[in-house]
Amino acid sequence: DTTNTLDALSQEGLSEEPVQQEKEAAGSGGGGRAWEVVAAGGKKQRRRKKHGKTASLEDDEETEGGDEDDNGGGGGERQREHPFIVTEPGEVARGKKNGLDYLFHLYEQCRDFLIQVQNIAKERGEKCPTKVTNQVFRYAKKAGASYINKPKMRHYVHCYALHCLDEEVSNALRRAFKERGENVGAWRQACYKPLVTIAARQGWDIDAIFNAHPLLAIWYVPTKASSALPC
Amino acid sequence: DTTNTLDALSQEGLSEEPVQQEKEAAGSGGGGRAWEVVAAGGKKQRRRKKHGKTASLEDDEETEGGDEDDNGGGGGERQREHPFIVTEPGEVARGKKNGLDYLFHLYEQCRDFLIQVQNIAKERGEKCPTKVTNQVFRYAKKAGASYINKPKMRHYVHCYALHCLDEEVSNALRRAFKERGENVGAWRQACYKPLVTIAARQGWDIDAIFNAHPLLAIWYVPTKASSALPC
DNA sequence: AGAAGGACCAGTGGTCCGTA
DNA sequence: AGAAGGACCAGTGGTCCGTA
Repeated sequence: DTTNTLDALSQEGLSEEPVQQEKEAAGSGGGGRAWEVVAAGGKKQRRRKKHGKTASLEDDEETEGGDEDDNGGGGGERQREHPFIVTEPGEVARGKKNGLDYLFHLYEQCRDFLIQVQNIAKERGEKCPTKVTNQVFRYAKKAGASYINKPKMRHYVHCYALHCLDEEVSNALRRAFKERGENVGAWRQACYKPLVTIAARQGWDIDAIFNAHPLLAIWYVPTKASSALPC
Repeated sequence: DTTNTLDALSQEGLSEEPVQQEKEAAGSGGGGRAWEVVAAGGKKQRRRKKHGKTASLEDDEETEGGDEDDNGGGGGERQREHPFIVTEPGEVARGKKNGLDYLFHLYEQCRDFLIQVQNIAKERGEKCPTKVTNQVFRYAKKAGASYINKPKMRHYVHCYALHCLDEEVSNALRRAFKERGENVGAWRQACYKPLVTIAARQGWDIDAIFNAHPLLAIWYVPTKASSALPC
């Protein structure tokens, strides 16, 4: 049931990652995503603690009852995703890292999930979302794409916007920041500037710019992008 | 400061209403809206009790402190609006009633308020609503249009939709229901049917039909209208 | 009874901050 | 330190139901 989360790009882009999975300290969580399990016959996964405040009692439940109503099945054990690093276009991230092609690919997966949610809504005659909403994130999770979550997608959405609106500039920026050895945070911040330039060329209306692009129109315009703009 | 809530139509449409205002029982609340005050040199207004649960102690506060931060001023005393009755196009409701031209006029006023909210948002570089949201209702209230509220506008929105999409049919329905002496509720229900007919002609996509019409696009499609439709 | 609308509520957009 | 994401929160869309 993981097939729809495993298309060509994500496997290619990440096929070397399972390397050195064994280095992981037993107690610390660590690597292991759905696609890794498939791609590498993955092992060495550990359940995550239930998180936070009352953590001490519950280190060891594996199944956690049935609080997911649908497709909770499959891997009960979730890890954090590997952090992103700045990669050039086409470059595969090595080690326990993810590359930017993979990041952008997640946005396309979200789009697929949105389309599925829309189709279901239309069939049922229910309200049909035009954007990636909480409902879509919930749907993605149920469909097994546990590596997709709202804070992450919102965090990098303006980077994806630049990638959609001017791939040349986006690629150049990636190369430059990779060369300089900058971290993802610095690259992310740097994505605002060319976006502002684009906005300036088109009347400063970021909203209109997003909505005019078929891949971008489904994403809420990031608050900071709007505020970063004058007028 | 009530000028922007008092344009030509609402005064014309309602200029005869202040008749027989004196019939009102002293203890019961009753008539009296902002425009009546102006149009008829209104008097006879009574404050409303604070509403509900703890009503017994507080019949008489007039000023109520300052919990409105901006333009609370003007008439402190609010009444319910007179109920709607089914009127023909152009007909003025008599007695303590409001007509359907006035109802539809409220939708246009909301549109004006939305445009104002949008302009303010643009100036400030903030999020710019495309629909009549809670924010717009709040703005309308602050601007003194206390007779506009969300439940009412949502309640009749499909009636307004019919009026926008096929005024001929809408007018015919009003005349028919007036002649038969039907109440507003019956007329309101009856508005669904021709709307469904219109939807049927255009691929059943109510959402697309709303969005294609400039006056309707700013209104959320009523849930029941969507659900009433097959497919 | 028929109707107006205050006020509530489930689920939203947004993102902080405890986590690793 | 840099980063991923669970979980919280203010304000939303939606409308019920106490009111007149």
